[in-house]
Amino acid sequence: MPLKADLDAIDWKILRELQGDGRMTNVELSNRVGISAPPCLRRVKRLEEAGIIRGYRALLNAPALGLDVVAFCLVGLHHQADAELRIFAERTRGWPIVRDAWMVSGESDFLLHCVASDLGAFQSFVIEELTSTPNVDTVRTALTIRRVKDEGLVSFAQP
Amino acid sequence: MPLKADLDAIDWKILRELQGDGRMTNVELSNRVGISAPPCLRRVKRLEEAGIIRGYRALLNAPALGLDVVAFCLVGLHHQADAELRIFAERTRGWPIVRDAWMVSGESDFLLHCVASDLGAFQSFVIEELTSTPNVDTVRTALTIRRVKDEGLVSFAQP
DNA sequence: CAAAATCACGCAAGATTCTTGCGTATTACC
DNA sequence: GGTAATACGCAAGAATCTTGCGTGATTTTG
Repeated sequence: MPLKADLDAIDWKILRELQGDGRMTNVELSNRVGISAPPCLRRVKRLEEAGIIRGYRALLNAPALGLDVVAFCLVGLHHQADAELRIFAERTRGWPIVRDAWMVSGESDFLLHCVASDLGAFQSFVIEELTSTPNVDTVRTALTIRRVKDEGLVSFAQP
Repeated sequence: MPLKADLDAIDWKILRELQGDGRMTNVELSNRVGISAPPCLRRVKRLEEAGIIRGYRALLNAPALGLDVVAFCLVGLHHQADAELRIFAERTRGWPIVRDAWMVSGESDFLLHCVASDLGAFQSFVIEELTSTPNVDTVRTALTIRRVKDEGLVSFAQP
């Protein structure tokens, strides 16, 4: 799996288009990027096999699904030895409220992106689960008010 | 667009499957959720039209694209009047380094999810753009070390 | 309680798309 | 200048999408 593959302008267009609409048909995609369907499909396959396209995901509407609370938690641990970090990382995978999690450097050690059906559920998670987890030192939470920007990974960088 | 639509078990399965692989063919999806292709497609269309499925997106591999720095910025403003919040929100949309942004409540006012090709680019952004933006008071950054969890919105809640 | 209405399913068929093989043109490299 | 490698586009068969229609189950209504 070659990293930093050499992508040409058409590859970047493909990435941008599929980021905007990951279910676009290959013929539509090929029209937009200006080549015919077969080579376009071959390029997409190659991008997938190279791991540049990691996958495709439907984007869901949280409030419409009854998930009214989106929040972030900044978690600081007492001990940051590798083993401790791994243990906490593994814990995050077991919490369904946590949807994404990042190990970070700075004032905190982890950033958790959380979704819950209501404030009570989120508070219960923070108090009963998170802060009572061994080795957790500090938890700072930020409730989201609204999403201000939501784009994919690329919309700009093109060689 | 009905919110909190009444979804049955099959709808939830569809959402989970499309979150795992948004490009799955409809016949494959219909097999997985246990109904035939036509009603399955009708359900997907309905979920899309109801706004429950907001769209589809290809997930890209940041390091493979030469984007080696992923970081979060917690931004506090001096003034949080509605107009000021809108102005800053609009700014975030103009910064290509910022990929997602949330307005939050708590110690900060905005959380920015940033991607840059290298540390220098990110630092330039923070120093030359972000902290020098009018009304910006505090900026705390957290560089990500690695992603520990990356799932969609739902994997659990089902009625 | 029964009749009607509504809803969602599955089958089938035409339209579209996917997918592969193949020939050709462009580019890179001796 | 010749050769190899690469990527394109065309064409055809396979797969999928998409729509209309009939049937059965559940709900609503009289």
